[in-house]
Amino acid sequence: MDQFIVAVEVLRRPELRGRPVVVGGDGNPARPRQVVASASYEARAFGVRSGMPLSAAARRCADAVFLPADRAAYDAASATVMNALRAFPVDVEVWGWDEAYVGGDIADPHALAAQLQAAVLDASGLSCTIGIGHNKHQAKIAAQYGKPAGIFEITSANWASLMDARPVAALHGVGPKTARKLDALGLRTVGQLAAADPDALLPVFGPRLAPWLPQMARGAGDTHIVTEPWIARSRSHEVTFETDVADPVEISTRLAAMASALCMAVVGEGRLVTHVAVKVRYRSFFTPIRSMKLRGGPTVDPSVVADAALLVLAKIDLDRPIRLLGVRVDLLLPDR
DNA sequence: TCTGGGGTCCTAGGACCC
DNA sequence: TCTGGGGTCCTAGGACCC
Repeated sequence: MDQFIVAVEVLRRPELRGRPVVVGGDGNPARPRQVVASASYEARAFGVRSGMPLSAAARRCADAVFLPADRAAYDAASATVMNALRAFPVDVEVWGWDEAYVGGDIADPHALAAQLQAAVLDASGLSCTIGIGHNKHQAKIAAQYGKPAGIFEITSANWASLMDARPVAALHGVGPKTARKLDALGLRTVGQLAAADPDALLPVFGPRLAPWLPQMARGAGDTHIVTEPWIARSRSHEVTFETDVADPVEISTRLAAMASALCMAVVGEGRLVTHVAVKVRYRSFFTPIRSMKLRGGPTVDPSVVADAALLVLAKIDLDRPIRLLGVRVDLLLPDR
């Protein structure tokens, strides 16, 4: 989807079309500790980027319209889009709110792509870009070349000519840390990585990543489309306080409430909790996470989860104020 | 410009057992 | 009488993605 979150907002506020729009937090850039979730192309022209503090976005683009993030609206829009794709005789793998892989025995992928775009637009009012490839990795990268609203094909025939000169971070799964490690080995471009010896990468990246990296750089990738709905492995909830919290009693009280609420939510979806993890972030941004397996086995009892969270919290120093408090529950995978 | 929230997967090391 | 080898489970931490 093209600038999905902003596009959903503009759809219900047509007067904002063509204006710099920034969505994030509660939509008030005067309040600290909130970041940009999505920025319109007009806002991006001012240097506004997702992940940037709202205050920084406001400084760069004083005329921008700031809107609060509205998850429910994005959930609904996403469902509309995915259902439009599922109406076609293809396999659909949903990947987050605004991405999906479509696969199958497709005679004319360009014709199908145009039909998919039309169907998505008709159903949701939103525009999307479609990447075509021999595997999911190629298709995903192709979509970046096609933005916005385009159709772009990358196959093994044009992979190298498009990608070999690009930095390794262009590959899906290579982030800043991996890019820096590769740089230390003299590997900066996709083409260099494609030609690299996996054995040379082994000591740095381990037995899984080392062989995988050069393959990705050559445009290899998974072709299996997973149509079954994803079964979550965990659920979490975290809060960054507007001002730091120092009082251990307040921290404990809030944590217990968060933990039992999270438990009730997942139990409402028919799931059982197996582990509880607690996350804290200090002013220094040091962010310890502690966890434990529930001794009594998987549970649906919010008080068990809350008590466990407090037990885990006791493993963390509360001798200084914290800016963030979070809880995660791991879930029992239902045997199907 | 001081830095959100929700996820997944992999690896390493310690504890424990035979 | 100071010491092998294999395996599993658990927790912590890192990296990445949307």
